[in-house]
Amino acid sequence: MPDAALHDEAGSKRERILDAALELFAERGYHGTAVPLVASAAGVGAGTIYRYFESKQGLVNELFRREKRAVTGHVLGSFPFAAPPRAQFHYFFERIVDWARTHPSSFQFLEHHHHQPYLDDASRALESEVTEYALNFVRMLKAAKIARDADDHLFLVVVWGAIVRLMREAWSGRLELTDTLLAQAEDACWDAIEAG
Amino acid sequence: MPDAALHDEAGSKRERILDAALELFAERGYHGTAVPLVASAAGVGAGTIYRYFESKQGLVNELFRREKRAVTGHVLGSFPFAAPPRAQFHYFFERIVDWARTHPSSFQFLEHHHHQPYLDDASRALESEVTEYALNFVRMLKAAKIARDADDHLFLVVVWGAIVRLMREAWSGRLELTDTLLAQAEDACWDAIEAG
DNA sequence: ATAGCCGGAATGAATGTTCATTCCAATCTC
DNA sequence: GAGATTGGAATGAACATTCATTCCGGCTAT
Repeated sequence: MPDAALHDEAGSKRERILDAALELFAERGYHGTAVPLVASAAGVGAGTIYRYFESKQGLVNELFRREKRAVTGHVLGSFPFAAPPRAQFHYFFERIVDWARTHPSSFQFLEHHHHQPYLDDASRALESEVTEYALNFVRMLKAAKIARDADDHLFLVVVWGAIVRLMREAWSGRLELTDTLLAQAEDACWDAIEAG
Repeated sequence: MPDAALHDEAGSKRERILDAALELFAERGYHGTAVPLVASAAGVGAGTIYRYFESKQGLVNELFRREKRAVTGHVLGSFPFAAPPRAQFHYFFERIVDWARTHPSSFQFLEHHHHQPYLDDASRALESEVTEYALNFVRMLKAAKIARDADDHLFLVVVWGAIVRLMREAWSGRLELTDTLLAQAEDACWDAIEAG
């Protein structure tokens, strides 16, 4: 009796639904994706989705949190908190870009659903929590007089805006992410941060 | 004989539909906005929309082009092509931010619908045309050795990404757009462009 | 001048479709 | 065989679009 396999299947059915939803929500958006479409992409019946998730909104929120935790883990999991600031920034940039390249749907999904009205309190709280990490990094840079004297949020806006746009252009084929280009992008972002 | 008034009314009805669609599409997205909702917001019957526009998709495309032309006119209408590069950049930044602040729905709508699959060839062509202006500016900066040596598109990615994000944060109340902050943002963007 | 007609613009109820969600007979699992 | 799980048909709400009808300003006939 494949007992382990059994539990795997049960677990994997839930995962399969989340995986299919990730692809579809990333590509077509929340309102543009029908639940039965998610079901058939996941290879399950439409009703099965409602055994694992309360509603379409519940599904998108659980997915949001799964993906947010995954990126965060990827970046912070082995973050070199003791390294020099520029090296820390390099690590951050590299890890984020690495995630976006290896998990494009996840990146696009998170970006697309950022602060949407159907996200619930738990999802919003998770978003704030992650932002707080970035703000602490900025505060450290400012305290060390490395970053220019500007609003804390400005740095996030500039760097995150650039990264997101970079990925979108790359993903749509309008830009090729060579190592050279990525190094240039990282430098440009750092120079936007650094004190004049 | 209120001949002029008659034509005004007819013209303004079409405009009212576009105006209502702009607000709703900007706020709720394309798939999240029902046509009858646009109709009632415009104060017309649902059927009337189909007198002026072929379909929901036709409406969103005509709106996209109207708004794209409007921003472009706002920025390029009196652009100081003869000014020094940094002054040109300042003008560009100021005008874009001014548009985003005075026409938030327009800015948000354009950003939200950027490269969406329901945009038609005419809308896409207009998008490319506008991008070409920006690329020419970048090429000039590079030829003059003012901009760092990097992919042309990188500059658009960084600057435009930052501006879009800035506006989104401001619009959602997470950031206040003071003159100081905007000046800091402009400087940060310029430093991301400028040769090291 | 005015009653009555005309044609295009406007309407919103009706239509057929698609959606999120529910339900239950069939199928698993132990 | 009891209990849980499943797929997918069924359901009702909401959607984009259509169309038979109404409305209204100007024109004609008298």
